[in-house]
Amino acid sequence: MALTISKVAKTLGINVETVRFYERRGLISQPPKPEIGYRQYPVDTVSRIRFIKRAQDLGFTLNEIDNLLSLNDRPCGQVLGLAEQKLAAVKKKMADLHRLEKALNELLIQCRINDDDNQCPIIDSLQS
Amino acid sequence: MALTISKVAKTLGINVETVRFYERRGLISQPPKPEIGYRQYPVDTVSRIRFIKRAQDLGFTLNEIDNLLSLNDRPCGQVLGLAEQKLAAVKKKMADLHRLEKALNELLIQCRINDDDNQCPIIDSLQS
DNA sequence: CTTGACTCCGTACTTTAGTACGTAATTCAT
DNA sequence: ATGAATTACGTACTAAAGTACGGAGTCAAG
Repeated sequence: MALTISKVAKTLGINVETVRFYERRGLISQPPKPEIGYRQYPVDTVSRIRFIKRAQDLGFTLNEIDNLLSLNDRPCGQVLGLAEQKLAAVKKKMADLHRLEKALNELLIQCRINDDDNQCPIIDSLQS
Repeated sequence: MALTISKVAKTLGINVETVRFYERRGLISQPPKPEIGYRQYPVDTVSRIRFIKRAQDLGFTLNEIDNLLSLNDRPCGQVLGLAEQKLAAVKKKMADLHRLEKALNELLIQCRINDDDNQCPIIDSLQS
């Protein structure tokens, strides 16, 4: 089964232009233009873009995602080193997020304890 | 006690240009230019920028920080709301990262076991 | 009293991640 | 088969968060 570009975009809730942008960036490949009619996008394209979007949410840049995707596109043999690097990056990101989570949690607790509506401990604590 | 702009910047480990950028953005106010000499920045400016930087680290955008700063005098509740939103987002990200980590780990294991031309199933790890 | 560092200010450039726009070709619905 | 919608493509614009640059003015040290 294949899709037109707007089907792809609509399925993902993104812009047609964004799909084309990802093509230009080399994140997804552009299907060949047929003699007659429009380009046909394989459903794979949708999962690939979904991956891109999720990875973005996780704080990866498009460059890093490019890198991640290349793990998927290459045969296993060529991939070990890269995958290890990425794993390290992921772990670092998790640690960062964990710290952030703790910080936010503490702020929230302080704020809920606070009875005084005039003074917000979140603001205060970020100040010091 | 007052500081020159470069003192402010140096204290915070940021660029003079960045201080000026924050002025232009309205995140901090520009002290009046004296008849003679350079502008004098109150130490308050340093705490304010420190707040901005901390909040950025917590994942707030400059726009959101603008918002936070304007809420400074007023109810704690709205600050709390924003922080709660951020925390929820962080938690979601952590879960995703966990999945990605697992995927990468599995990938490594498989790649070490067989170095034939198997495709690496990274994309699947972040679907749905 | 001059040299080097710092300030002021405006304008412009940079990167990342898209959006929008104009035009021509093509396809779909009636 | 004709008008609306889509596609294709290139170019240009946008927003966020700065960074760099150039030509003044100013200040402190030797």
